[in-house]
Amino acid sequence: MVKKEERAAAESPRERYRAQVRAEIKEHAWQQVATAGASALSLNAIAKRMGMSGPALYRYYASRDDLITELVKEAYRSLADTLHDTAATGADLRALAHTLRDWALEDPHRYLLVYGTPVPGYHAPDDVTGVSDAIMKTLLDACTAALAARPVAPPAPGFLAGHREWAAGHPAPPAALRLALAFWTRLHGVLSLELAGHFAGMGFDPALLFTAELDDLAPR
Amino acid sequence: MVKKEERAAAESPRERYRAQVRAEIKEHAWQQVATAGASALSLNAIAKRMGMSGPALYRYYASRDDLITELVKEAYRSLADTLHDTAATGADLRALAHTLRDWALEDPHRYLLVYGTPVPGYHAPDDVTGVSDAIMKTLLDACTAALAARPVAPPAPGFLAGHREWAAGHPAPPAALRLALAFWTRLHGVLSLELAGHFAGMGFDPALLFTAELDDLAPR
DNA sequence: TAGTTCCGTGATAGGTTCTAACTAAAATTG
DNA sequence: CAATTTTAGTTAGAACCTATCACGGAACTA
Repeated sequence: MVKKEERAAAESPRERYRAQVRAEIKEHAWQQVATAGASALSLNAIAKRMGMSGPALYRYYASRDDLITELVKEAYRSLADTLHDTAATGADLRALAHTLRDWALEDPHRYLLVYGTPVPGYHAPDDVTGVSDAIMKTLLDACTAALAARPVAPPAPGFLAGHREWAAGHPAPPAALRLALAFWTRLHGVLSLELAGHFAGMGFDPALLFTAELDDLAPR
Repeated sequence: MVKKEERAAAESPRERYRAQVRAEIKEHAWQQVATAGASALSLNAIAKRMGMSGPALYRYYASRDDLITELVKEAYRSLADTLHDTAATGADLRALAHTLRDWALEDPHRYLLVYGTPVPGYHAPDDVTGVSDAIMKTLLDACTAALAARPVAPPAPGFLAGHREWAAGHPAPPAALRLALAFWTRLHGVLSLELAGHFAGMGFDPALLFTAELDDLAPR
Protein backbone atom coordinates (compact mmCIF):
# COMPACT_ATOMS: atom_id res chain seq x y z
CA MET A 1 0.00 0.00 0.00
CA VAL A 2 2.98 2.28 -0.48
CA LYS A 3 2.17 5.07 -2.86
CA LYS A 4 4.25 4.74 -5.97
CA GLU A 5 3.33 8.16 -7.25
CA GLU A 6 6.14 9.60 -5.22
CA ARG A 7 8.25 9.62 -8.37
CA ALA A 8 9.08 13.28 -7.94
CA ALA A 9 7.53 15.75 -10.35
CA ALA A 10 6.23 13.34 -12.96
CA GLU A 11 2.48 13.91 -13.07
CA SER A 12 0.18 11.16 -14.08
CA PRO A 13 -2.10 11.87 -17.06
CA ARG A 14 -5.01 11.69 -14.68
CA GLU A 15 -3.62 14.48 -12.59
CA ARG A 16 -2.99 16.55 -15.68
CA TYR A 17 -6.55 16.05 -16.86
CA ARG A 18 -7.81 16.89 -13.43
CA ALA A 19 -5.76 20.07 -13.34
CA GLN A 20 -7.00 21.02 -16.77
CA VAL A 21 -10.65 20.60 -15.84
CA ARG A 22 -10.10 22.55 -12.65
CA ALA A 23 -8.54 25.32 -14.71
CA GLU A 24 -11.46 25.30 -17.13
CA ILE A 25 -13.92 25.56 -14.26
CA LYS A 26 -11.99 28.48 -12.86
CA GLU A 27 -12.00 30.10 -16.27
CA HIS A 28 -15.78 29.95 -16.48
CA ALA A 29 -16.02 31.10 -12.88
CA TRP A 30 -13.91 34.17 -13.62
CA GLN A 31 -16.05 35.00 -16.60
CA GLN A 32 -19.14 34.74 -14.42
CA VAL A 33 -17.60 36.80 -11.65
CA ALA A 34 -16.49 39.47 -14.09
CA THR A 35 -20.01 39.92 -15.43
CA ALA A 36 -22.18 39.58 -12.33
CA GLY A 37 -19.97 39.57 -9.28
CA ALA A 38 -18.92 36.86 -6.90
CA SER A 39 -22.27 36.40 -5.23
CA ALA A 40 -23.82 35.50 -8.58
CA LEU A 41 -21.47 32.58 -9.07
CA SER A 42 -23.40 29.39 -9.79
CA LEU A 43 -21.82 25.95 -9.95
CA ASN A 44 -24.81 24.65 -11.83
CA ALA A 45 -24.47 27.27 -14.52
CA ILE A 46 -20.78 26.55 -14.93
CA ALA A 47 -21.44 22.83 -15.20
CA LYS A 48 -24.14 23.33 -17.81
CA ARG A 49 -21.90 25.60 -19.83
CA MET A 50 -19.20 22.97 -19.71
CA GLY A 51 -21.56 20.32 -20.95
CA MET A 52 -21.72 18.27 -17.82
CA SER A 53 -24.36 17.95 -15.22
CA GLY A 54 -24.36 19.71 -11.89
CA PRO A 55 -22.83 17.50 -9.24
CA ALA A 56 -19.90 16.56 -11.45
CA LEU A 57 -18.16 19.75 -10.37
CA TYR A 58 -17.98 18.53 -6.82
CA ARG A 59 -15.25 16.13 -7.89
CA TYR A 60 -13.09 19.18 -8.51
CA TYR A 61 -14.20 21.64 -5.86
CA ALA A 62 -15.59 20.52 -2.56
CA SER A 63 -18.05 23.39 -2.39
CA ARG A 64 -18.96 26.74 -3.83
CA ASP A 65 -17.00 28.46 -1.10
CA ASP A 66 -14.02 26.36 -2.05
CA LEU A 67 -14.16 27.65 -5.60
CA ILE A 68 -14.58 31.23 -4.43
CA THR A 69 -11.62 30.81 -2.09
CA GLU A 70 -9.59 29.60 -5.03
CA LEU A 71 -10.59 32.68 -7.01
CA VAL A 72 -9.67 34.95 -4.11
CA LYS A 73 -6.28 33.34 -3.80
CA GLU A 74 -5.69 33.60 -7.52
CA ALA A 75 -6.69 37.24 -7.51
CA TYR A 76 -4.36 37.91 -4.63
CA ARG A 77 -1.52 36.17 -6.41
CA SER A 78 -2.24 38.05 -9.60
CA LEU A 79 -2.10 41.38 -7.82
CA ALA A 80 1.07 40.45 -5.95
CA ASP A 81 2.76 39.31 -9.15
CA THR A 82 1.66 42.36 -11.10
CA LEU A 83 2.92 44.73 -8.45
CA HIS A 84 6.13 42.76 -8.07
CA ASP A 85 6.78 42.81 -11.81
CA THR A 86 6.27 46.55 -11.93
CA ALA A 87 8.54 47.08 -8.96
CA ALA A 88 11.19 44.85 -10.53
CA THR A 89 11.58 47.32 -13.40
CA GLY A 90 12.73 49.93 -10.94
CA ALA A 91 9.41 51.74 -10.99
CA ASP A 92 8.69 54.23 -8.25
CA LEU A 93 5.74 54.56 -5.93
CA ARG A 94 3.70 56.50 -8.45
CA ALA A 95 4.08 53.84 -11.11
CA LEU A 96 3.11 51.24 -8.54
CA ALA A 97 -0.07 53.14 -7.83
CA HIS A 98 -1.03 53.30 -11.47
CA THR A 99 -0.31 49.63 -11.84
CA LEU A 100 -2.69 49.00 -8.98
CA ARG A 101 -5.39 51.13 -10.56
CA ASP A 102 -4.97 49.49 -13.96
CA TRP A 103 -5.21 46.07 -12.35
CA ALA A 104 -8.37 47.10 -10.54
CA LEU A 105 -10.06 48.58 -13.60
CA GLU A 106 -9.11 45.59 -15.70
CA ASP A 107 -11.61 43.52 -13.76
CA PRO A 108 -13.44 45.48 -11.05
CA HIS A 109 -15.09 42.44 -9.52
CA ARG A 110 -11.71 40.83 -9.10
CA TYR A 111 -10.55 43.82 -7.09
CA LEU A 112 -13.68 43.76 -4.99
CA LEU A 113 -13.19 40.04 -4.47
CA VAL A 114 -9.96 40.87 -2.68
CA TYR A 115 -10.62 44.18 -1.00
CA GLY A 116 -14.38 44.52 -1.08
CA THR A 117 -17.13 43.34 1.22
CA PRO A 118 -16.36 39.81 2.35
CA VAL A 119 -18.52 37.27 0.53
CA PRO A 120 -21.40 35.59 2.39
CA GLY A 121 -20.04 33.13 4.84
CA TYR A 122 -16.50 32.19 4.12
CA HIS A 123 -13.39 33.11 6.07
CA ALA A 124 -10.19 34.19 4.40
CA PRO A 125 -7.93 31.16 4.43
CA ASP A 126 -4.49 31.36 5.98
CA ASP A 127 -2.85 30.90 2.59
CA VAL A 128 -3.55 34.47 1.62
CA THR A 129 -1.55 35.92 4.46
CA GLY A 130 1.63 34.92 2.70
CA VAL A 131 0.58 36.61 -0.52
CA SER A 132 -0.64 39.57 1.46
CA ASP A 133 2.79 39.81 3.04
CA ALA A 134 4.38 39.73 -0.40
CA ILE A 135 2.23 42.67 -1.51
CA MET A 136 3.15 44.52 1.66
CA LYS A 137 6.80 43.82 1.07
CA THR A 138 6.91 45.36 -2.41
CA LEU A 139 4.89 48.27 -1.11
CA LEU A 140 7.26 48.79 1.82
CA ASP A 141 10.27 48.55 -0.47
CA ALA A 142 8.86 51.24 -2.72
CA CYS A 143 7.93 53.43 0.23
CA THR A 144 11.37 53.10 1.76
CA ALA A 145 12.96 54.00 -1.56
CA ALA A 146 10.61 56.93 -2.05
CA LEU A 147 11.43 58.34 1.37
CA ALA A 148 15.14 57.81 0.83
CA ALA A 149 15.06 59.62 -2.50
CA ARG A 150 12.98 62.50 -1.26
CA PRO A 151 12.54 62.65 2.48
CA VAL A 152 9.34 64.62 2.32
CA ALA A 153 7.63 65.12 5.63
CA PRO A 154 5.51 62.01 6.13
CA PRO A 155 2.09 62.24 7.74
CA ALA A 156 3.69 61.58 11.11
CA PRO A 157 4.43 58.04 12.31
CA GLY A 158 3.41 57.98 15.96
CA PHE A 159 1.42 54.93 16.89
CA LEU A 160 3.35 52.58 14.63
CA ALA A 161 6.53 52.71 16.66
CA GLY A 162 5.62 49.79 18.87
CA HIS A 163 3.44 47.83 16.47
CA ARG A 164 5.45 46.68 13.52
CA GLU A 165 5.11 42.92 13.65
CA TRP A 166 2.83 43.18 10.62
CA ALA A 167 5.79 44.36 8.59
CA ALA A 168 7.20 40.86 9.00
CA GLY A 169 10.65 42.02 9.92
CA HIS A 170 10.92 44.39 7.02
CA PRO A 171 13.71 46.94 7.63
CA ALA A 172 11.54 49.93 6.82
CA PRO A 173 11.59 53.02 9.02
CA PRO A 174 8.34 53.93 10.79
CA ALA A 175 7.78 56.72 8.29
CA ALA A 176 7.76 54.18 5.49
CA LEU A 177 5.27 52.05 7.39
CA ARG A 178 3.03 55.06 7.77
CA LEU A 179 3.41 55.96 4.11
CA ALA A 180 2.60 52.42 3.01
CA LEU A 181 -0.51 52.38 5.16
CA ALA A 182 -1.66 55.73 3.78
CA PHE A 183 -0.90 54.54 0.25
CA TRP A 184 -3.01 51.48 0.77
CA THR A 185 -6.00 53.02 2.54
CA ARG A 186 -6.24 56.21 0.50
CA LEU A 187 -5.92 54.62 -2.90
CA HIS A 188 -8.34 51.91 -1.85
CA GLY A 189 -10.74 54.59 -0.71
CA VAL A 190 -10.79 56.25 -4.11
CA LEU A 191 -10.71 52.99 -6.04
CA SER A 192 -13.44 51.19 -4.16
CA LEU A 193 -15.81 54.14 -4.28
CA GLU A 194 -15.14 54.50 -7.99
CA LEU A 195 -15.70 50.80 -8.68
CA ALA A 196 -18.88 50.80 -6.63
CA GLY A 197 -20.17 53.62 -8.79
CA HIS A 198 -20.36 56.22 -6.05
CA PHE A 199 -18.79 58.89 -8.21
CA ALA A 200 -21.34 58.43 -10.97
CA GLY A 201 -23.11 61.62 -11.88
CA MET A 202 -20.67 63.78 -9.98
CA GLY A 203 -19.19 65.10 -13.15
CA PHE A 204 -15.49 64.66 -12.49
CA ASP A 205 -13.00 62.12 -13.68
CA PRO A 206 -12.13 59.60 -10.95
CA ALA A 207 -8.72 59.21 -12.53
CA LEU A 208 -7.97 62.82 -11.67
CA LEU A 209 -9.02 62.32 -8.08
CA PHE A 210 -6.84 59.23 -7.91
CA THR A 211 -3.90 61.20 -9.26
CA ALA A 212 -4.61 64.05 -6.86
CA GLU A 213 -4.47 61.68 -3.90
CA LEU A 214 -1.33 60.16 -5.32
CA ASP A 215 0.24 63.61 -5.65
CA ASP A 216 -0.30 64.05 -1.96
CA LEU A 217 1.27 60.70 -1.15
CA ALA A 218 4.24 60.90 -3.50
CA PRO A 219 4.80 64.32 -5.06
CA ARG A 220 6.28 64.20 -8.53
CA MET B 1 -64.77 55.83 -6.98
CA VAL B 2 -63.36 58.94 -5.45
CA LYS B 3 -60.92 58.06 -2.76
CA LYS B 4 -62.26 59.20 0.56
CA GLU B 5 -59.04 58.47 2.37
CA GLU B 6 -57.80 61.90 1.40
CA ARG B 7 -58.83 63.05 4.85
CA ALA B 8 -55.39 64.40 5.53
CA ALA B 9 -53.35 62.49 8.05
CA ALA B 10 -56.07 60.22 9.37
CA GLU B 11 -54.90 56.75 8.46
CA SER B 12 -57.27 53.89 8.16
CA PRO B 13 -56.63 51.02 10.57
CA ARG B 14 -55.71 48.91 7.60
CA GLU B 15 -52.96 51.26 6.62
CA ARG B 16 -51.67 51.36 10.15
CA TYR B 17 -51.60 47.59 10.31
CA ARG B 18 -49.85 47.45 7.00
CA ALA B 19 -47.24 49.97 8.06
CA GLN B 20 -46.67 48.11 11.28
CA VAL B 21 -46.13 44.79 9.54
CA ARG B 22 -43.79 46.44 7.06
CA ALA B 23 -41.82 47.86 9.95
CA GLU B 24 -41.66 44.50 11.67
CA ILE B 25 -40.40 42.88 8.50
CA LYS B 26 -37.74 45.54 8.20
CA GLU B 27 -36.76 44.95 11.79
CA HIS B 28 -36.18 41.26 11.21
CA ALA B 29 -34.39 42.09 7.98
CA TRP B 30 -31.99 44.42 9.80
CA GLN B 31 -31.30 41.80 12.37
CA GLN B 32 -30.54 39.31 9.63
CA VAL B 33 -28.36 41.79 7.77
CA ALA B 34 -26.47 42.68 10.92
CA THR B 35 -25.54 39.07 11.58
CA ALA B 36 -24.86 37.66 8.14
CA GLY B 37 -24.77 40.51 5.66
CA ALA B 38 -27.14 41.65 2.99
CA SER B 39 -26.57 38.76 0.63
CA ALA B 40 -27.75 36.35 3.29
CA LEU B 41 -31.14 38.02 3.59
CA SER B 42 -33.96 35.51 3.17
CA LEU B 43 -37.62 36.44 2.87
CA ASN B 44 -38.61 32.92 3.76
CA ALA B 45 -36.62 32.96 6.96
CA ILE B 46 -38.14 36.29 7.95
CA ALA B 47 -41.63 35.01 7.27
CA LYS B 48 -41.07 31.88 9.30
CA ARG B 49 -39.69 33.88 12.20
CA MET B 50 -42.75 36.11 12.06
CA GLY B 51 -45.03 33.10 12.17
CA MET B 52 -46.43 33.39 8.70
CA SER B 53 -45.78 31.44 5.59
CA GLY B 54 -43.50 32.50 2.79
CA PRO B 55 -45.49 34.25 0.11
CA ALA B 56 -47.31 36.42 2.63
CA LEU B 57 -44.36 38.81 2.65
CA TYR B 58 -44.92 39.61 -0.99
CA ARG B 59 -47.98 41.58 0.06
CA TYR B 60 -45.63 44.00 1.76
CA TYR B 61 -42.54 43.97 -0.42
CA ALA B 62 -42.73 43.20 -4.11
CA SER B 63 -39.44 41.39 -4.13
CA ARG B 64 -36.30 40.72 -2.21
CA ASP B 65 -34.55 43.52 -4.03
CA ASP B 66 -37.36 45.81 -3.00
CA LEU B 67 -36.73 45.06 0.64
CA ILE B 68 -32.99 45.52 0.22
CA THR B 69 -33.58 48.83 -1.51
CA GLU B 70 -35.70 49.89 1.43
CA LEU B 71 -32.88 48.96 3.81
CA VAL B 72 -30.36 50.86 1.73
CA LYS B 73 -32.55 53.95 1.73
CA GLU B 74 -33.11 53.69 5.46
CA ALA B 75 -29.39 53.30 6.09
CA TYR B 76 -28.69 56.33 3.95
CA ARG B 77 -31.29 58.36 5.82
CA SER B 78 -29.93 57.20 9.15
CA LEU B 79 -26.43 58.28 8.23
CA ALA B 80 -27.61 61.60 6.85
CA ASP B 81 -29.64 62.31 9.98
CA THR B 82 -26.87 61.27 12.32
CA LEU B 83 -24.34 63.48 10.59
CA HIS B 84 -26.80 66.34 10.40
CA ASP B 85 -27.60 66.08 14.10
CA THR B 86 -23.94 66.14 14.99
CA ALA B 87 -23.32 69.11 12.74
CA ALA B 88 -26.29 70.94 14.23
CA THR B 89 -24.57 70.99 17.61
CA GLY B 90 -21.80 73.09 16.12
CA ALA B 91 -19.42 70.19 15.92
CA ASP B 92 -16.34 70.53 13.77
CA LEU B 93 -14.98 68.30 11.05
CA ARG B 94 -13.19 66.04 13.50
CA ALA B 95 -16.33 65.38 15.49
CA LEU B 96 -18.13 64.64 12.24
CA ALA B 97 -15.53 62.06 11.38
CA HIS B 98 -15.88 60.30 14.71
CA THR B 99 -19.63 60.33 14.33
CA LEU B 100 -19.19 58.62 10.99
CA ARG B 101 -16.91 56.00 12.47
CA ASP B 102 -19.23 55.35 15.40
CA TRP B 103 -22.14 54.97 13.03
CA ALA B 104 -20.17 52.51 10.92
CA LEU B 105 -18.99 50.40 13.84
CA GLU B 106 -22.45 50.35 15.34
CA ASP B 107 -23.56 48.09 12.50
CA PRO B 108 -20.79 47.29 10.04
CA HIS B 109 -23.06 45.58 7.54
CA ARG B 110 -25.22 48.68 7.42
CA TYR B 111 -22.20 50.74 6.45
CA LEU B 112 -21.21 48.21 3.82
CA LEU B 113 -24.77 48.23 2.54
CA VAL B 114 -24.30 51.89 1.66
CA TYR B 115 -20.65 52.16 0.72
CA GLY B 116 -19.57 48.59 0.17
CA THR B 117 -19.67 46.31 -2.81
CA PRO B 118 -22.99 46.74 -4.58
CA VAL B 119 -25.37 43.88 -3.77
CA PRO B 120 -25.98 41.17 -6.39
CA GLY B 121 -28.15 42.52 -9.08
CA TYR B 122 -29.94 45.62 -8.03
CA HIS B 123 -29.31 49.20 -9.08
CA ALA B 124 -29.32 52.06 -6.63
CA PRO B 125 -32.67 53.82 -7.00
CA ASP B 126 -32.80 57.50 -7.80
CA ASP B 127 -34.31 58.24 -4.40
CA VAL B 128 -30.98 57.98 -2.70
CA THR B 129 -29.40 60.79 -4.68
CA GLY B 130 -31.35 63.29 -2.62
CA VAL B 131 -30.14 61.82 0.66
CA SER B 132 -26.66 61.56 -0.77
CA ASP B 133 -26.82 65.27 -1.54
CA ALA B 134 -27.88 65.97 2.03
CA ILE B 135 -24.85 64.12 3.35
CA MET B 136 -22.64 66.02 0.95
CA LYS B 137 -24.15 69.29 2.08
CA THR B 138 -23.36 68.82 5.77
CA LEU B 139 -19.91 67.63 4.82
CA LEU B 140 -19.32 70.67 2.62
CA ASP B 141 -20.59 72.99 5.34
CA ALA B 142 -18.17 71.52 7.83
CA CYS B 143 -15.31 71.66 5.35
CA THR B 144 -16.02 75.28 4.50
CA ALA B 145 -16.11 76.16 8.18
CA ALA B 146 -12.92 74.24 8.87
CA LEU B 147 -11.07 76.04 6.13
CA ALA B 148 -12.44 79.42 7.25
CA ALA B 149 -11.33 78.81 10.82
CA ARG B 150 -7.87 77.57 9.92
CA PRO B 151 -6.88 78.06 6.30
CA VAL B 152 -4.41 75.23 6.31
CA ALA B 153 -2.89 74.44 2.95
CA PRO B 154 -5.39 72.10 1.31
CA PRO B 155 -4.20 69.20 -0.81
CA ALA B 156 -4.48 71.44 -3.87
CA PRO B 157 -7.80 71.88 -5.69
CA GLY B 158 -6.91 71.74 -9.36
CA PHE B 159 -9.25 69.62 -11.41
CA LEU B 160 -12.34 70.55 -9.43
CA ALA B 161 -12.47 74.12 -10.71
CA GLY B 162 -14.63 73.27 -13.70
CA HIS B 163 -16.56 70.34 -12.25
CA ARG B 164 -18.66 71.37 -9.35
CA GLU B 165 -22.16 70.50 -10.46
CA TRP B 166 -22.05 67.63 -7.95
CA ALA B 167 -21.93 70.18 -5.15
CA ALA B 168 -25.49 71.10 -6.09
CA GLY B 169 -24.91 74.82 -6.04
CA HIS B 170 -23.24 74.79 -2.66
CA PRO B 171 -21.24 77.98 -2.09
CA ALA B 172 -18.10 76.16 -1.05
CA PRO B 173 -14.73 77.19 -2.39
CA PRO B 174 -12.85 74.63 -4.50
CA ALA B 175 -10.52 73.96 -1.59
CA ALA B 176 -13.51 72.87 0.49
CA LEU B 177 -14.68 70.60 -2.30
CA ARG B 178 -11.28 69.00 -2.41
CA LEU B 179 -11.21 68.64 1.37
CA ALA B 180 -14.65 67.06 1.42
CA LEU B 181 -13.64 64.58 -1.24
CA ALA B 182 -10.46 63.67 0.63
CA PHE B 183 -12.45 63.38 3.85
CA TRP B 184 -14.85 61.00 2.22
CA THR B 185 -12.43 58.79 0.33
CA ARG B 186 -9.69 58.58 2.99
CA LEU B 187 -11.97 57.82 5.90
CA HIS B 188 -13.88 55.34 3.78
CA GLY B 189 -10.58 53.74 2.86
CA VAL B 190 -9.65 53.15 6.47
CA LEU B 191 -13.16 52.23 7.57
CA SER B 192 -13.96 49.79 4.81
CA LEU B 193 -10.67 47.95 5.16
CA GLU B 194 -11.19 47.79 8.90
CA LEU B 195 -14.76 46.51 8.58
CA ALA B 196 -13.71 43.94 6.01
CA GLY B 197 -11.17 42.64 8.48
CA HIS B 198 -8.11 43.49 6.44
CA PHE B 199 -6.27 44.90 9.44
CA ALA B 200 -6.74 41.75 11.44
CA GLY B 201 -3.50 40.33 12.70
CA MET B 202 -1.55 43.47 11.91
CA GLY B 203 -1.20 44.35 15.52
CA PHE B 204 -2.24 47.97 15.50
CA ASP B 205 -5.43 49.67 16.54
CA PRO B 206 -7.51 50.76 13.52
CA ALA B 207 -8.87 53.61 15.60
CA LEU B 208 -5.39 55.08 15.78
CA LEU B 209 -4.95 54.84 12.04
CA PHE B 210 -8.32 56.50 11.58
CA THR B 211 -7.30 59.31 13.90
CA ALA B 212 -3.95 59.64 12.14
CA GLU B 213 -5.68 60.10 8.81
CA LEU B 214 -8.06 62.54 10.41
CA ASP B 215 -5.12 64.51 11.84
CA ASP B 216 -3.87 64.92 8.32
CA LEU B 217 -7.26 66.10 7.08
CA ALA B 218 -8.13 68.44 9.95
CA PRO B 219 -5.26 69.14 12.35
CA ARG B 220 -6.35 69.67 15.90
C1' DT C 1 -76.49 43.62 7.12
C1' DA C 2 -74.43 43.42 2.46
C1' DG C 3 -70.56 44.21 -0.27
C1' DT C 4 -65.67 44.95 -1.19
C1' DT C 5 -61.24 44.88 -0.28
C1' DC C 6 -57.32 42.75 1.25
C1' DC C 7 -54.60 39.36 4.06
C1' DG C 8 -52.68 34.84 4.46
C1' DT C 9 -52.73 30.16 2.90
C1' DG C 10 -51.31 26.08 0.09
C1' DA C 11 -49.82 24.56 -4.40
C1' DT C 12 -46.65 25.11 -7.94
C1' DA C 13 -42.66 26.31 -10.99
C1' DG C 14 -37.91 26.96 -11.41
C1' DG C 15 -33.64 28.08 -9.23
C1' DT C 16 -29.74 26.97 -6.04
C1' DT C 17 -26.15 23.88 -3.23
C1' DC C 18 -24.95 19.52 -2.03
C1' DT C 19 -25.35 14.16 -0.76
C1' DA C 20 -25.98 9.48 -2.12
C1' DA C 21 -26.04 5.53 -4.99
C1' DC C 22 -24.90 3.72 -9.25
C1' DT C 23 -22.55 3.06 -13.94
C1' DA C 24 -18.86 3.04 -16.79
C1' DA C 25 -14.30 3.88 -18.00
C1' DA C 26 -9.58 4.05 -17.07
C1' DA C 27 -5.35 2.95 -14.58
C1' DT C 28 -2.96 -0.22 -11.68
C1' DT C 29 -2.10 -4.41 -10.18
C1' DG C 30 -1.14 -9.62 -10.08
C1' DC D 1 -3.31 -10.41 -20.45
C1' DA D 2 -6.86 -10.44 -16.91
C1' DA D 3 -8.67 -8.87 -12.53
C1' DT D 4 -9.06 -5.38 -9.34
C1' DT D 5 -9.15 -0.91 -7.76
C1' DT D 6 -9.63 3.90 -8.48
C1' DT D 7 -11.96 7.53 -10.52
C1' DA D 8 -15.37 10.41 -13.55
C1' DG D 9 -19.86 11.40 -14.44
C1' DT D 10 -24.57 10.25 -14.23
C1' DT D 11 -29.46 10.44 -12.15
C1' DA D 12 -32.31 10.93 -8.02
C1' DG D 13 -33.39 13.46 -4.23
C1' DA D 14 -33.32 16.49 0.08
C1' DA D 15 -33.45 21.07 1.69
C1' DC D 16 -33.25 25.48 0.76
C1' DC D 17 -34.42 29.85 -1.99
C1' DT D 18 -37.49 33.52 -4.87
C1' DA D 19 -41.71 34.33 -6.89
C1' DT D 20 -46.68 33.58 -8.97
C1' DC D 21 -51.24 32.02 -8.65
C1' DA D 22 -55.89 30.84 -7.02
C1' DC D 23 -58.67 30.49 -3.24
C1' DG D 24 -61.00 31.07 1.47
C1' DG D 25 -61.95 33.87 5.08
C1' DA D 26 -61.42 37.89 7.84
C1' DA D 27 -61.85 42.75 8.27
C1' DC D 28 -63.32 47.07 7.03
C1' DT D 29 -66.93 50.12 4.52
C1' DA D 30 -71.30 51.68 3.39
